[in-house]
Amino acid sequence: MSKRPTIADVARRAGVSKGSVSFALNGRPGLAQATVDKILAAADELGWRPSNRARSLSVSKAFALGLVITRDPAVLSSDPFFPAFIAGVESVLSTRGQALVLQVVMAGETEQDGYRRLARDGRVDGVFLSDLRHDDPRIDLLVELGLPAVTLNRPDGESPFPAVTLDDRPGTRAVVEHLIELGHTRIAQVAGPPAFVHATARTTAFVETLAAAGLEPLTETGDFTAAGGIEATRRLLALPKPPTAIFYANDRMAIAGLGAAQASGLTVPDDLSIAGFDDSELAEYVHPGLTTVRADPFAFGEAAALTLNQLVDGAADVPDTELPPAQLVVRGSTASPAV
Amino acid sequence: MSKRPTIADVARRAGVSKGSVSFALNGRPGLAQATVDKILAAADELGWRPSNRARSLSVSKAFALGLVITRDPAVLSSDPFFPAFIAGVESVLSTRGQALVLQVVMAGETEQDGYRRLARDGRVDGVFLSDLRHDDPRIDLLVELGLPAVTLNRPDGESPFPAVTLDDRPGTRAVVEHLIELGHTRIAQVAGPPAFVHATARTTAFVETLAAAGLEPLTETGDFTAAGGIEATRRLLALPKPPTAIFYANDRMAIAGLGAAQASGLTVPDDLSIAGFDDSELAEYVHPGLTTVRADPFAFGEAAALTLNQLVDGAADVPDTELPPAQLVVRGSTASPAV
DNA sequence: AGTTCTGTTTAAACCGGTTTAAACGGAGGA
DNA sequence: TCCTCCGTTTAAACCGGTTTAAACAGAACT
Repeated sequence: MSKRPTIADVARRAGVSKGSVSFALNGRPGLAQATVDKILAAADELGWRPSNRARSLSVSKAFALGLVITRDPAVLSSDPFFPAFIAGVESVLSTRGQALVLQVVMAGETEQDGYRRLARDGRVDGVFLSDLRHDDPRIDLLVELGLPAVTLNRPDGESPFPAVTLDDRPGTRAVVEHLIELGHTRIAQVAGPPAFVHATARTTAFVETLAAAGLEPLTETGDFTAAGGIEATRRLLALPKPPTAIFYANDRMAIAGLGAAQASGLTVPDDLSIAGFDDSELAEYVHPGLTTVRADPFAFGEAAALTLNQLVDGAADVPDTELPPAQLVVRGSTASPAV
Repeated sequence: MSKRPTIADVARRAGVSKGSVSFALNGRPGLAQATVDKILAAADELGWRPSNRARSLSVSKAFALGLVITRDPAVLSSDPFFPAFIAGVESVLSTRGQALVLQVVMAGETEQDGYRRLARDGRVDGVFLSDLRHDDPRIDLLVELGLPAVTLNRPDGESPFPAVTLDDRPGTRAVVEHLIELGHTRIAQVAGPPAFVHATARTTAFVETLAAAGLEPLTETGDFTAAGGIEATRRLLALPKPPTAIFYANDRMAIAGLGAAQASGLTVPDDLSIAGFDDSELAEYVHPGLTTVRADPFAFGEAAALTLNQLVDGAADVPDTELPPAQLVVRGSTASPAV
């Protein structure tokens, strides 16, 4: 339970000044090699590690990155994206001695309050901008706050921040083409809220792919939650000419929709084909297995952390990163329509 | 983009010394009321907020709490517990200006490495000990590291840390009694790994409740993942006399088990009743709706954060907290067995 | 008037690093 | 021999708070 050694202890042991120790450990030139070795040895023997409290104060950095998430289960709760994304982020941060600070915004607050708090408290050196919206007001806010950021997906307006993107369109196209090849002609989608960039990307790809095949799109909008998925599904199934296949903008809605279809007496995939997006854990294990699209949120997290760190480290022009597109995963929930 | 004001700015404006400002803002006695008012007014006008970098250094506190989670999707990914738990934690922290630091341990590391890193970096003032194991080695580790902690569930050995507990047994009993009342006599469980305290609590309650009714327990062990749930389910269904009802130690395994049962041609609940534990979002929306047990992870997070903060604040004897037990939620996946 | 309180206030040290400007010491040049 | 220059090292300031010990009033007491 002895106190941890400070830089002064190292200096004393090596017989040099505090400043020299600091130089040696930050690899700054101007010290004789012999001195550097001596200092490193002393530091090693004492098991010294710089206090990042002290470092934080003197260099005005937090050595941490921030992620704001909303309490609203609609966005957070069983979203398979976040845990894997966070793991990817951490895989980068832990090697750099950085921490990941979570900021949950509660009901009654706006997401912006979360970023404000993070900035005001000086907790982080940069933040991840997830679930990007069209004309996302958070971009201006972060500029105003002077907080570096990386956007997950590319904003439609001008943005001073680098973006890490994963094109949702190829995956969406692949699902829809898969359904078309199976012989479906009445194909519907349950879209995500159009405020989200990735939601409209999927919608657009859906519509365009159908159009290319000369088919009419049928769209209901959900909110990415299971409850919303059920609602949208019921509306579609209540149509005079219900669709024979439904593409959902995420797996949660798809799995809920699957349940709703079955509850209303339909057999999947015989009476109705169902496809999702995300390839969440349960997608493989529900019955029938859910045809879906698999992305790599872990790699997304890694790329985002690397990009944000370049920015935080003061790099001038940080390039955008484009991740490989999501892949179609075919399972039992899709089949040719009954004649 | 002007620099944020420091305590010296406030002192100058109020015409007092730095020390007085510090006293005033921490509500320490010894200052004349008029002076305090003057200082508070000056601070207010400047919009001053203490830098917690500086505070961190001078009082040797991080003003943050830590949560270690494993990268393994098996424990993390679609576990409905964590997101809500985290939200509960944050609801307490945000009012106190504290942050929540996440530490993800990667494949190839032990969970202990995560706690070591948090301690070494001085990132947090205390940690949450989740997914408590029997004879959990992390307790000794944290004692050694001198890091305050709160255990989620009560350890079986001696522990210097306060515990926040939620008794899983009443909920488990309720499910099992529900199945017994429906007329089931061959009731199986798919348990969680016996290393976990909460897994054995559920197992014990399951066995005891059956015993009280003069029934024989039937147990397969899963690992809380969907894949493990499938495996265990297949083993149970392959028995010469398969059960007519299965209780799963969590919803993920239950939903996967539901899929497996349906995939093997059984109708739920006619041929097999299924019950889970957690009441995750999808439980309500799969078909048939999953009978399960609902706890309140948000309240769990709140209680844990409050308890840990008492400890961090130096309270002598921090009492344990007992949360109200989980409630049975009956849905369509359970019914009387076919005769 | 001088002393002793008591209640306020302040100067200065401290937390543990980084960074700047100046000091130092030995080699090379005049 | 003295001066310069350069590579090396250090003392000290600084980051922005907290905390301790001492200074300072003014009132009360001899």
